[in-house]
Amino acid sequence: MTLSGKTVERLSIYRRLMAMQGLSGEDHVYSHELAAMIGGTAAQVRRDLMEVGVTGHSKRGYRVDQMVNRISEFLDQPEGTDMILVGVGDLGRAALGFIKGQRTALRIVGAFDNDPAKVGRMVHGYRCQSVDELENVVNRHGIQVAIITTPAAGAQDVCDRLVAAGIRGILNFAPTPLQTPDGILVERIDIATALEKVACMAREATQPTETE
Amino acid sequence: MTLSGKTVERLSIYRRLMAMQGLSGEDHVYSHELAAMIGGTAAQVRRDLMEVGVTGHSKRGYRVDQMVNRISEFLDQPEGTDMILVGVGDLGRAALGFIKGQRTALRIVGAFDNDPAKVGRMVHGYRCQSVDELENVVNRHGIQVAIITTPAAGAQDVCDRLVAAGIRGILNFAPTPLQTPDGILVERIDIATALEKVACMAREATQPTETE
DNA sequence: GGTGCTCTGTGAATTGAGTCACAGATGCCG
DNA sequence: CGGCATCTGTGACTCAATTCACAGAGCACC
Repeated sequence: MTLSGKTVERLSIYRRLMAMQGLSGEDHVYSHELAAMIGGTAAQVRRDLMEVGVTGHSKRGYRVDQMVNRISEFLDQPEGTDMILVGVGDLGRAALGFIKGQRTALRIVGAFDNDPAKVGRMVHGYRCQSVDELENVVNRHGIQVAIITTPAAGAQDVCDRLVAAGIRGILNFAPTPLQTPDGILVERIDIATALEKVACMAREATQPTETE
Repeated sequence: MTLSGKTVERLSIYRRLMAMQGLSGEDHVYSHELAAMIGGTAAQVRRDLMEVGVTGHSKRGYRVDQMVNRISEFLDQPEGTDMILVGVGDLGRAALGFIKGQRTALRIVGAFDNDPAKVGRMVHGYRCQSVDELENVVNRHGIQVAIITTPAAGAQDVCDRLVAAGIRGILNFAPTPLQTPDGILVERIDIATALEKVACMAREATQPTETE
């Protein structure tokens, strides 16, 4: 059975929250507690957990450790996932930092940039390589997932090369949509759009003090 | 009439794409051309444009300049939107760079950090201030929108202060959900989740070579 | 050991986003 | 100037996601 993208997102959040919760000693949570944390409904939390087969207890809720483990079975590959990152700008550095920070099943096995000044430098513990090496590294390690943090201009080109080299999933931070053949999963994070969205919607949000 | 969040996102993308298109001399687009660019359907593009009252021509499609202007009327405030950013790490710098790069109606009027070593430094042309100044700046400029790029640990605290100071919209990059009272719009960009999502879904994505 | 409260698991109803499909419009070509 | 091809605008429909609402289960207290 395949989980929907939205469900995967929420599971990822549950897991992170519960990993923290576990540290603070709590060993059970109620669906409504989790719901309150993420700003959702209890029914949704229960349904998500049901989908991955996490089962709760009628009176105590869900066991935190069990939930974390079960979610991990669905989200992670047992051997971990190797990824590469292309574009070592501010955003690239931020993404590298993120991966390094969490002790997840994700590993960066290469960071690339086309700026000769950056090649060779260490960033968050990763050595920046020339984009010329892209295909080599992808092939050598059998990489399936890539992160694009280049400016808009270079993104499509990098994407094409990645796809040609056999990548199957791309996380695209460049502020432009990518053209890809079918079967390639592209997840997009568009900061420029997000900014405009908050700016736009915050304006209307509080306008009607009374909604009735 | 209020636009849905998803519609706003797409409009933002249409506008960006068309702004580039306009530079390259094209003065009309068809809905199916736009659709191909963003990987959507022509019907959806038409519906989005209809919602903001952009009207096309039966044989030539939509006028680029007119579309851009009309979308801008909906997305932008005529006088522009002032925003602040809290957390001048890699991500904060990236966001600042983004805003600076685009010539949008968005302005940063303050960048804050709690690290004394960063206070006073210039980042992408903005001077980093102490978080102690947060409330002052928000009140002085009547800021309504904020960007949180702090680590998870500090995010909720910053959020509470912002809300208390009168903020109405927040773009949250911290890898944790925020607790806010009703009427506050929170837009979330969760990089850790996005990473896990591609990693997870890319695995399944290409698995079935035949879908029938 | 029974009564009541509160939780989970889940079918059914609802909502909302997106797609289909076609009527109406317009230019073009012969 | 009529027929054709192609595009827009939009009501109707489809499908996925979410919420509702209730049956079933376990603890707790009397």
